[in-house]
Amino acid sequence: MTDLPETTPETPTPENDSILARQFDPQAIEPDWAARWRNEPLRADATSGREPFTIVIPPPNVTGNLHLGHALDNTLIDTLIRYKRMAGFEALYLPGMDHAGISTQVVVEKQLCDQGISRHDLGREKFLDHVWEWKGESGGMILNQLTRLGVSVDWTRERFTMDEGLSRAVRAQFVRLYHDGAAYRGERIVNWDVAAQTTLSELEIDREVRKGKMTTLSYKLEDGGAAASNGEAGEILIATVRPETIFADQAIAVHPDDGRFTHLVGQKARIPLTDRYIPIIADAAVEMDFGVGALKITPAHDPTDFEIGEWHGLSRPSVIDLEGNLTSDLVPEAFRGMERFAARKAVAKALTDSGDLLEEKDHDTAIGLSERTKVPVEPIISTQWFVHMKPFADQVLEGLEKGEMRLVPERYGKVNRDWLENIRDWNISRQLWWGHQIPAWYDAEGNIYVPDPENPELDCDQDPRYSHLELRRDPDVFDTWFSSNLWPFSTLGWPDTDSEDFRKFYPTQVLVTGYDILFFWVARMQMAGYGLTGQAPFNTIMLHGLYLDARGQKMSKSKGNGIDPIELFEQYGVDACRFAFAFLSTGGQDIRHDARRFEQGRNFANKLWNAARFALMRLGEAIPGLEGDDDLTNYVRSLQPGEASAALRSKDALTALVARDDLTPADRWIISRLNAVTAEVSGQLDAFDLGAAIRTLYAFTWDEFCDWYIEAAKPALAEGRLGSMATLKSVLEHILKLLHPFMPFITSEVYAALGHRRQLALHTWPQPTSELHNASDTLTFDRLRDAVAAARSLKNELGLSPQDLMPVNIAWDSGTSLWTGIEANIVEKIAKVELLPTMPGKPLITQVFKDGMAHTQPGQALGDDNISNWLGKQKKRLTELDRQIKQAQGKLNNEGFVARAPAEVIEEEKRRVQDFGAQKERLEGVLAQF
RNA sequence: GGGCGGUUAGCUCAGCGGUAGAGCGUUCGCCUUACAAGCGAGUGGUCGUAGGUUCAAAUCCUAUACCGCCCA
Repeated sequence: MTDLPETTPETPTPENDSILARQFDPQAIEPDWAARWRNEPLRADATSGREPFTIVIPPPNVTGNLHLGHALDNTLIDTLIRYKRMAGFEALYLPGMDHAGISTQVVVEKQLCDQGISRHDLGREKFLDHVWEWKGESGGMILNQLTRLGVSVDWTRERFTMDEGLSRAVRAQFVRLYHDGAAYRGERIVNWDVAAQTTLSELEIDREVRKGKMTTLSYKLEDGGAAASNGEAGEILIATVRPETIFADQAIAVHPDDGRFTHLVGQKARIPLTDRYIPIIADAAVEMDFGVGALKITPAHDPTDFEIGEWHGLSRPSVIDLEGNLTSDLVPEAFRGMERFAARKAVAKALTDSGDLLEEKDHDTAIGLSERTKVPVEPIISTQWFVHMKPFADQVLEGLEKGEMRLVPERYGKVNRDWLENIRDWNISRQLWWGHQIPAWYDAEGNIYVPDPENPELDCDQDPRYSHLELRRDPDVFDTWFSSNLWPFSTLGWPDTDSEDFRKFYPTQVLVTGYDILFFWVARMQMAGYGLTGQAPFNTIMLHGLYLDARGQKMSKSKGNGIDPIELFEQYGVDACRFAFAFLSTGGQDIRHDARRFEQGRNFANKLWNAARFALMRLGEAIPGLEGDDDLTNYVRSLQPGEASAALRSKDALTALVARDDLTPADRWIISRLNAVTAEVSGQLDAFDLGAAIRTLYAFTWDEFCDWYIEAAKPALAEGRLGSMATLKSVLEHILKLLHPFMPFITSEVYAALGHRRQLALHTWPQPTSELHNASDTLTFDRLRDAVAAARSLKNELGLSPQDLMPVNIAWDSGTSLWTGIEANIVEKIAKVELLPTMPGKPLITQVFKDGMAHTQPGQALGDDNISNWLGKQKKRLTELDRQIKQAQGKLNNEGFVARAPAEVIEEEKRRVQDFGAQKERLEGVLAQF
């Protein structure tokens, strides 16, 4: 056994310790920046003269954990906010949480249940103490998780829907709606959660299709002699999926145009198992081809039946109680007290025995399940608080019509409008304890008392005017959305419309959220915004898709297919995740999880890190610590003290740079390209197309800056050319700025490493300028790239190793002189070739390109295989050139094309024919030698 | 039943009137002192189908098939 000296290529050199690590380690930099943005938030100043740009966070549930939807949403928001802040706006990203009534109450109740305590044991007050205690301890963990994402929210403005201020807003809203006659108390069908003992909103219900039975029942006609309709003479058949509710039937409905039944309308039929007779009525809501064409109408147990019943003036007795049991005098004693599903079977059996049940077949039924308790929701009749929504919806529709709000993508505007046009009254009361208790009082006669709008804070039982009365407060609380609908302005101080924040930051500019809550949240904010503040709460509604699992299915706890964003942060780094979220979000499409996109982000972060590392190593001591945006200008000026040109006095470092005459074609090319990319990215961000913006930046940074510019700059940097050094530094800094909104951690860290003390987030967004655009420099460098690419292809096709120094002669087609100096250096360095003025001997191995040819000689190392491989490739190229020429020439031969296509398109096709023709000719000349 | 989205390279997706793209995969060659999480060179698609509009269609229109979502 021999002791070999350990060779560890990864061992950091001394300089690596002092500069940047060889491989980007997100964990090494993220905690510091995240803590900084948390502890010294990027505050918005309500007193500044800057134009405001406000986005309120879609408030996460206080009970919740960060899931990918939040991560996506907040990444998009933060990107917009950071961009606008750098672009000179007074950017406010307002954070906060939602009290999430039922979810939170269920969570705390469950904890107490584990200790054997029910909330009723504690009583309302003590129970709420528990909830607040829990909220203080572990509630809101989600905001800490959000901090890791690096969001630049203004933490000094954090809000919670149960805060004093926001509670005041909720109360003000209700008092106002009540006195305006919009909020009313009424008997309606509501969705009842028999387990949680509360009503639910549509949002709190999961729809699911379950196997059920479609039952056909025979109702005997009072006038037994009537002609047959859909059954035997003397009966009418009805179809139902809920036979246990027949005892609450008030009518049988048929379609008015259904010829089978016209002679029966107005007659009566007997409910089986009872001696009650109910009328047969006609209503267009009945679907003629559903079941057997006739339906029983049970107004107390079905929303549609309720509406039909109201139309026809039916009464609405209920046979199912709040526990979900059959209880009513209408129910035959045998079934009283029975649980609803047990009763369904028992009633069906009794009906079978009595001969009234004619058929039972499988039927898929859509049922509602309580999102929280998973129990089938029971539609029940109940007295609740409602808000009449139509007038508010109309205001929103008018606002949309006038273009006061726009949706991105636009197609959601139609969905938005359709929903508003079919708006229903909103049940705002919930039989919960956790939430804003309804400020309504009742006297012994049931009269309603609501605080005076002039003094909404005064409870009615404290109001001297009512001191002679015994008032009892409504025990219910408001639906959670009855507070989150105020979010864009309650968080800014409403109802105090004179507050500094409200005046400066309201209305907000953009709302960013998933399209799945367009109805429930966005539309309600729209209505509240117009109804209470008289204006649109936001100008733009940017809707993104849902984050799906890798198989394209929605993530859910029950499926267990959720992906924890925190794990992704740890695995790839937050910048990489943010990169992926932006990259994946296009046009409001749903996003299917793809780990490869996160790897791409991680690799990109590493690429950027190493480019910065390279820059630091090369610039090193040459460029002293610089501070601020103008320092490069100062630096350049110091190099040429005599040259105080207008350009040098410019505020912009790049403009100053291009005024110098010692830049290489590569320097000029990258500055010109950077300028174009700056304009492109700004435009994409302004259009809310974050996916396009990050794609642009990715391609530019990797393909152009790293793969071409840095490689091409190496010879100049090695010579110590100051212009190239300054270009490298300046372009890198601009890239950092452009990438900052997407990848705030790495860009901030690198920017600091470049010697800036003020954090990058506070620097100015780059502005494109025509002075930086330079077509001829671009052309020069494009030629250079073509030559390099040709030489590289040659080496590959000839099977040469990259290290082999291949002699090459570049012969230009016309007009381009042989390169010397820095241009030659660049080609030699990055293509690893030796440029020769001529290439003697024949035959020449050649690669043809746009403006010229790269020639080399088959050396001894080359075998016939290599030559024939190269030859094969050239023949393929010839075919391809032929195809291209044919295509372009085909267009030009088309009279219609020449007559109608725009001139520049025709020019382009002509140019193509010429270019490809010239290349083809040269290539044929080469091949003729073989 | 009504509405919306999708169908583009093996996979996941961009592109949405004027030369078919990316990442990953795959083939070949490289540890070239910024980066092997990398570099260079390749391979791979008649853009679901059928009509139409247009000088020109992956892109616009009309049908249609399949997949998915929302509303009732």
